[in-house]
Amino acid sequence: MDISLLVDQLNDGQRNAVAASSPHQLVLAGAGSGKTRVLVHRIAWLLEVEGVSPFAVMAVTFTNKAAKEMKGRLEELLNVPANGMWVGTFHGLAHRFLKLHWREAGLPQHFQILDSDDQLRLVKRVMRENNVDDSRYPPKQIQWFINEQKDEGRRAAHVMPSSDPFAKTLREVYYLYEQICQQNGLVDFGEILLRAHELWLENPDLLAHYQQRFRNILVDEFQDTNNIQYAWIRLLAGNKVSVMAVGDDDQSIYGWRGANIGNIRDFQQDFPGAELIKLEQNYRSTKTILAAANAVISNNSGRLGKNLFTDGAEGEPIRLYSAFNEQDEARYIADQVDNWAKEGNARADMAILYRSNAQSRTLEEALLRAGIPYRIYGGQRFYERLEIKNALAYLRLLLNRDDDGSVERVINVPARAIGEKTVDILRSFARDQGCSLWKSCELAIANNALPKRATSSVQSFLDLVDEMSAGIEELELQEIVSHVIENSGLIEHHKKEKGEKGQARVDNLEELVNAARQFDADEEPDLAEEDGDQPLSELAQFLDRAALDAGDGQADEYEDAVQLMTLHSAKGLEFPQVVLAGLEEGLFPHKMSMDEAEGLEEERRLAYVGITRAMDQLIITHAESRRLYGQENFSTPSRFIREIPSEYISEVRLKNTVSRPLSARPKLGGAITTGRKLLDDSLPYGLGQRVLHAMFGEGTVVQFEGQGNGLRVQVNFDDAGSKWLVVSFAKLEAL
DNA sequence: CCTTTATTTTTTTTT
DNA sequence: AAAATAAAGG
Repeated sequence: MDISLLVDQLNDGQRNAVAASSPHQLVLAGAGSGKTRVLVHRIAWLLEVEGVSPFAVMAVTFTNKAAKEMKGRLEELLNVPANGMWVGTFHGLAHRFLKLHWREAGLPQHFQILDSDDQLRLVKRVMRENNVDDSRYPPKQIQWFINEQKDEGRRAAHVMPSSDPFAKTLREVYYLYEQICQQNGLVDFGEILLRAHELWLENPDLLAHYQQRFRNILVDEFQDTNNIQYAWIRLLAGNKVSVMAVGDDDQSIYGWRGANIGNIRDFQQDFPGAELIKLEQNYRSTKTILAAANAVISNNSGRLGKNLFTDGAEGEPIRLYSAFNEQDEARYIADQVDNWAKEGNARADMAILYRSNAQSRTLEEALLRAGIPYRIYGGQRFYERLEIKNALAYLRLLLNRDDDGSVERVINVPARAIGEKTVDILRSFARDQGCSLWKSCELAIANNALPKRATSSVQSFLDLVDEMSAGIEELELQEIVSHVIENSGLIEHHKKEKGEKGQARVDNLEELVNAARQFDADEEPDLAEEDGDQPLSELAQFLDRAALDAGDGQADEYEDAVQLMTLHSAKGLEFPQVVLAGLEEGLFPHKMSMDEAEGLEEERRLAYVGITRAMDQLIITHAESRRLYGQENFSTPSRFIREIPSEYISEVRLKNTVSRPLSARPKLGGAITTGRKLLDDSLPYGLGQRVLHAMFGEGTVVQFEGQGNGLRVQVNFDDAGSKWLVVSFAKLEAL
């Protein structure tokens, strides 16, 4: 390959990174500065110029999307398949190591991956079996706690013992959960990383082997690494492997998942000789868009400091539309998509981004009404759907009857008269005998431990699974899947469901057959062989991937459709035209994060990510009233709008065809003379109204929620900070 | 034991 | 408002 091809069209910073000869590199890459390009070219450089073997390079990304993109671009550049290369997500790669070295990791060869739904179920089960009150200890919170600990690399034994009964329970449940997982060979997302880390720690020879093997490690989205991920990389790198970390502190948006921006700061200390390279030229957005993004992010403190600039055009001003409610907002956005397509653009070049998945429904409805094709990423994931998980559970049972989770899941789906009571008996039987649920079914029948009716039901379940598994070795993967969804009765079961829901589920099941057909086992390098184990069956590999992959690359990828997604999943992508919807205080920045400075700054980085997705045109919308959780809420425009200098914004005038009800217009600063609903409830305060509270002193009303006796207002007190108050209790005095 | 109906809870972002 | 859960009815 011609070396000039690799570096010719790069700017100085990019070239420095691609051709770096320093021991390690920390690349601070601003949004749109050609980060992926640098990574891909760097790998090509290593292979083609430095003669590094493709198997001595490891590239880690965060999302499957990013990994896929990187593989694709590598193949394009190098003209060779990137299959066997170590390119993948942290979870994907760690899983690969665990599969290879399951013995050293202390796992059964066919360990199961739990997704968060499975994990929650298991937590609930552990709590039930140990009589932990789930009203005092919400299972979700315990799950959250466990994941938090794992992200920090702590096992239950490492959690500081505490005299606080609450903390004590958390620790105990974590411990019990750990035990169950170990006994049954279950591994959750956090465990994958934690185990992979321990794999290095406890097997120095193995670690040495890999440190020898790998010459270069590249980490994408470095600002989003959590402590366990960083520790894992550091361990693997040792003092032999060269590491290139690429990231942008302004785009760190996964703090809630344990991501630690501090890792960027520590990198230069932890990797001596690390060269700092900044990529500050943006090739993506217009001057206007970039200026807006810079203005917003400049409100954050403690940034590493970067100065993004562009040689691009000035571009159109940012359009701002104030809708009176979320319906109006959605309608406006649908119109915009329509116009965009009518101007001859591809709809796929336009994206609608929002803060929370719940917002997608209204948008979807409006697009549907307007007959505009759309594609939603995220939200309910394909492989997490109920019907799909049921089908997967049957498939798992074909391979392993002792998979208790799967037995529990489908023993009575479709309904075959095995109720909670019967399952309880089976469970206690299994516990007494120390065997799996499947075996306890057999034993219970043999010993006549069940009522007559239940016996025949359980027998028919056992027979069904046995029948389905007969002769599957002869079948292709998709034939097995289709065989199972037909014969398990799942199709019939969901067809009976009323409404469109049933049909949608049947469609999804059929889509699963499709996914199986497209599943290319060659893409998953066969790991077992290296270790002399039985190679994994195609089905086993398919099931493993279902757990790690969201499966959002499925349906209608080829239709020209607008892209809908959350801001989080938009990271790393770019679109000529971008709509940021729902920029309202309380929604974005989200209510849950806006009371603390740290949370608010992360929200702001999220806004920065959103703005910088746009190449040519950015549209921002907000609604003055929005139905959320069944209640009408009024809110003020997001502070992030105000942080954009007004010279970059042009407010869209309302079309006079849309008659907006006067009733829904609370005005900033005025006493409340608006809002019929509010008047009826005789609300004495308006947005911006100064009020006096007996305890907290003076403050300003900034937001409403609810109505009647449940009406609450958010008041920013001059001294006491921001509080939500229930109007009927708070005795606020208007000033 | 299954299905229907009433009640309660949940409302951020994801590998 | 929708989903999950609990309780009642068949």
